[in-house]
Amino acid sequence: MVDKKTKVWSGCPVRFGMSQFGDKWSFLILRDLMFKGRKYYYEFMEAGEGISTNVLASRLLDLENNEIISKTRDPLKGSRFIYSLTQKGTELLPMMLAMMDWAEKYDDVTEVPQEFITKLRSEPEKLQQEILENLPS
Amino acid sequence: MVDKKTKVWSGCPVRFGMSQFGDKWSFLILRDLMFKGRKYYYEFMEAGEGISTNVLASRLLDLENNEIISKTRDPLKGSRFIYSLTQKGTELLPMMLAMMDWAEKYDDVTEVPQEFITKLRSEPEKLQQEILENLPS
DNA sequence: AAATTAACTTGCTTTTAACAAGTAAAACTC
DNA sequence: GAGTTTTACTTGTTAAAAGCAAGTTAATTT
Repeated sequence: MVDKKTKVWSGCPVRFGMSQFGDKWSFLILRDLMFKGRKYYYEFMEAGEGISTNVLASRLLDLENNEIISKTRDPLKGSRFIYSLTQKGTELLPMMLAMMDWAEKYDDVTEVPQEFITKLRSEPEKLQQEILENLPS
Repeated sequence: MVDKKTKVWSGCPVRFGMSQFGDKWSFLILRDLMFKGRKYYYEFMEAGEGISTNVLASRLLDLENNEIISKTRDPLKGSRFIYSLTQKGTELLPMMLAMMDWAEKYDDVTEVPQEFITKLRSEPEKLQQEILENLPS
């Protein structure tokens, strides 16, 4: 769990965010869902970040319990599940984009394509719309 | 350290963000600096979140090493230090605001004042400017 | 029916966080 | 100016979480 222990964990929006997706792996899973087109367990595993399988399982379950992602059996192949963002999950996109904007500025080896970052800074609404339209629903 | 181990930790902006401030406590410290006017070690300790003193020390040092915050001796009282946001740190404000916007929507016990959230949604630029102007520099 | 794919779970080790106590430097207090 | 207080930590120990390796289960393909 991202945060299981703290007794009263309500009130502050930042605290709420942290309780819902506030760790490294959750952010990386969200990134995979939003920008990388990944949707299967094994794809998250193979993303190359080095997440442990038990931790991945735990994070996916947390995110699902928090209704940020949902899990459905793949109709084309019943041995696997499709993970996808809920509405609540897609609405984290602005936060992720703000973070990427910042990171691109301060990380000199960032791999964000220039056209992406240009669009992010000139027509953020449009970029966001395009990303949303390209998400599997 | 937020992330000390991963060998190659470059390229992706989300990964970069996580390596710089990617844990619960870092976010809460940033919140304190941005919105709560806290600047002393003991203020972070007393913020009521339950951070351990060794973890706080560690996070402050990480954030300082990452040049997101800076630390100076208080000229008025040399036994304490003033922690403040750098330019790099203040530029995380849009991300934090995006997160708060989201949280306010999904956390039904959020404590964000209505006027704050209204302004955030109607004149975000102006709100941001006001917050920046009120930060100690 | 046997082998493979996909998604986990379980058990163990290592790392990190939480908790409690102690130290050190500056600064007030008498 | 000596002793107490304030502030910011550090150190040591325990508890929790992450990382690692191997095993299990259900669906699917061969």
